[in-house]
Amino acid sequence: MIYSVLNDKITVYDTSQFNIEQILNSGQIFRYSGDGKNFKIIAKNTICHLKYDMGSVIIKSSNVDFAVNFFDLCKDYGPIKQKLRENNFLDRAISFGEGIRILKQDPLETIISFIISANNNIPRIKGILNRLCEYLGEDLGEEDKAFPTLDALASENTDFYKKIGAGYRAEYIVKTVAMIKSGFNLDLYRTDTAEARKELMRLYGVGNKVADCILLFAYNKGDVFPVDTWCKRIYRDMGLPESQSCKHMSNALSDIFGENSGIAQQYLYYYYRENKII
DNA sequence: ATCCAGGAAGTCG
DNA sequence: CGACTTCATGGA
Repeated sequence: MIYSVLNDKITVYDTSQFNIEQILNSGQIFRYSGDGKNFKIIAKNTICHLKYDMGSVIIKSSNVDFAVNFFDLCKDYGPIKQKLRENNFLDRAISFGEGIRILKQDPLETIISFIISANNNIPRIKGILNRLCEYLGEDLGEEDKAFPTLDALASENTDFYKKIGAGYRAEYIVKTVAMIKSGFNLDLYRTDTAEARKELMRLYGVGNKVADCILLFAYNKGDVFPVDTWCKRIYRDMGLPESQSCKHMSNALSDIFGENSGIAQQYLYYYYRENKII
């Protein structure tokens, strides 16, 4: 066990598998802030404060059970990293981002967030999501807003989503929210990856890459390798047979890394993006 | 000004 | 099936 709980406080002892900045900057989550010492994540309707203290990570939350699940604290990344290091290509990336963890985010929030992420950059994605929550999210105090509920999202039209800067994705959001509101089943935790991907891709604005991000960041499916513009460079540098298709590259990479594809992708994505390897 | 960003949908062949 | 085009927006 890498953590302990006392009242509203979680102490994570093993910082070699929990680095706050690395987790926040690995492109899986957009609603966070920090001044270098104290950090805050708002996930769904729960605020988590994070900081380092005496060589441990301290997490404070009004909902500790939520936080333990959200940060997936029962998972030990030690053996996973050890196995992935057998692949030479991953060695530097793992050393660089060894404290990355994959979060278990809310499906609705992840779906909307990654629809917005399509052909977009991270600062803009953050801005759009912050405006979305500012307008539609429940007030959590401390000037913080929750991610909007399904009903709140469904109460707005395309004009609203354009107004907050979603651009042409506004229509995708409206249609997808309507599908979910009319009964689309979001309980895909026990559905196998291929079937869950197929189901998610029925949603407007959800293609292969966005579906893989949802599978990985909300449903904790480890056997997917989302391929974006950065991962195309990773694929290129691994010396694999040339390909133009993101879908083909994703399949090839997940064949290589198997159940650990998702975390392998996170180490590599973070390494490439932080070091601006183009 | 042109290009790029955690791409997807629509159309065409 | 694959290739090609279009889709907002803001920073570099």
